[in-house]
Amino acid sequence: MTRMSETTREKLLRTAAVLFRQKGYHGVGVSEILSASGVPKGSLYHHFPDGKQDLALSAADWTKEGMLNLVDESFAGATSFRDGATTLCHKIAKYFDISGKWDGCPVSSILNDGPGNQMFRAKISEALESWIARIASHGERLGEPADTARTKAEMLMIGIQGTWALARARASSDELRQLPTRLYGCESVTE
Amino acid sequence: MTRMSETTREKLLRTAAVLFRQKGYHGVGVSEILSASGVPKGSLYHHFPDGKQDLALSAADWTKEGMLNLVDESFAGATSFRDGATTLCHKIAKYFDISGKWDGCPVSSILNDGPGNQMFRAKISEALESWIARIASHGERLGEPADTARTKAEMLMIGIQGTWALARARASSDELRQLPTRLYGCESVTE
DNA sequence: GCAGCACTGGACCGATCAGTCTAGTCCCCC
DNA sequence: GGGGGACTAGACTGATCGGTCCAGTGCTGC
Repeated sequence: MTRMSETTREKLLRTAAVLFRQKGYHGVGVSEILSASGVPKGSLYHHFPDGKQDLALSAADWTKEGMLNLVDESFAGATSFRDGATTLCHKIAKYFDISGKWDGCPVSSILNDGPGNQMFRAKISEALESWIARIASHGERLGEPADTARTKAEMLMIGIQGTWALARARASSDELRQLPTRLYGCESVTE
Repeated sequence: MTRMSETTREKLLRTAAVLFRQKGYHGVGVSEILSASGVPKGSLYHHFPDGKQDLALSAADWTKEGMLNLVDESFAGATSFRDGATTLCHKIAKYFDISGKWDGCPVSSILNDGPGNQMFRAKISEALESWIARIASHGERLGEPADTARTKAEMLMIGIQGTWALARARASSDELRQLPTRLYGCESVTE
């Protein structure tokens, strides 16, 4: 029961996250999410009583957590900030490739064009700040002073967001792979 | 006649550009654009026979040109690449402030969540590349070698796009004003 | 002053939207 | 084995969507 419901719920989250990334909040109809996930309407409103908004906010959370894991994985075996950042960029490039080279930033796409709703704005802010904070904490662990770590984390986030836009326009993940070089110069990858 | 029609047409473009930036392509209804601009439906389909898509693509063009002008203005009196880039960032910050601190990148917002349409993708790519090319040409004029100018232009564009995302999340244009310092260090503004 | 044209105004259309509601199914616990 | 809650299934609704259509308006050349 609980297991089954988890499956249905997660199927909805996964499907919704993918579709919202491709077309934005208003670009995806509830019926489209349902037919893509094979879940009937009643189930959606059972698991997400507030409907589409509820699902979108939950999908954003779900995606945010996934991204935090990606950050952790990238920095886990890193020997320097640059090393971790490079791995992260490559992982994101891969992520970009398998998602069809056109999807937007996972959380931004869901929320940027959502309802003028304050909750949506808060959520995207929360996601972005959590990523920055997580990256910064890895930076500190790798020996960077706190303020330097934070500055570097912000700059990396800016680079990723901006490069993602460029990568979309060019339908090429190479931009993301080149980001570490753009940011830190052309020395060897592991510094 | 022609004057009046220009006015109506431009009113539609302006209104559409603003609304699309706030809510994305699918987030804005045709009727909303009409009531906001005070233009009746018949006029829209007279000036933009292909309807919403037509209007959105035209609005994207219109916005792209405006942005190119902003680039030109910023670099017109610049004494160095950094100087021009700094002015540009400040102008964009101002632009960001007066538009309510939440609107997205003008062209991206219109097109990112548009129809899966190839035309939309081509348009956003065209806009981004035109900005990069224009910035690069100013860089060359200011003495940068061609490839350096291009690299710098791309990095500036990445920085602007990424910082814009951060600025939205924080509802603060300060991020944009600090971008030159992030990119080029903390020396004086005019280098 | 009227014929022709560019443009406006808005009623109207089918499709699709998000969301509601209730009947039914399934499984756990007693 | 049956009562009850979690969950599914999908018909249904009113609102709104983008788009069509045409009568009306006012200017322009004749």
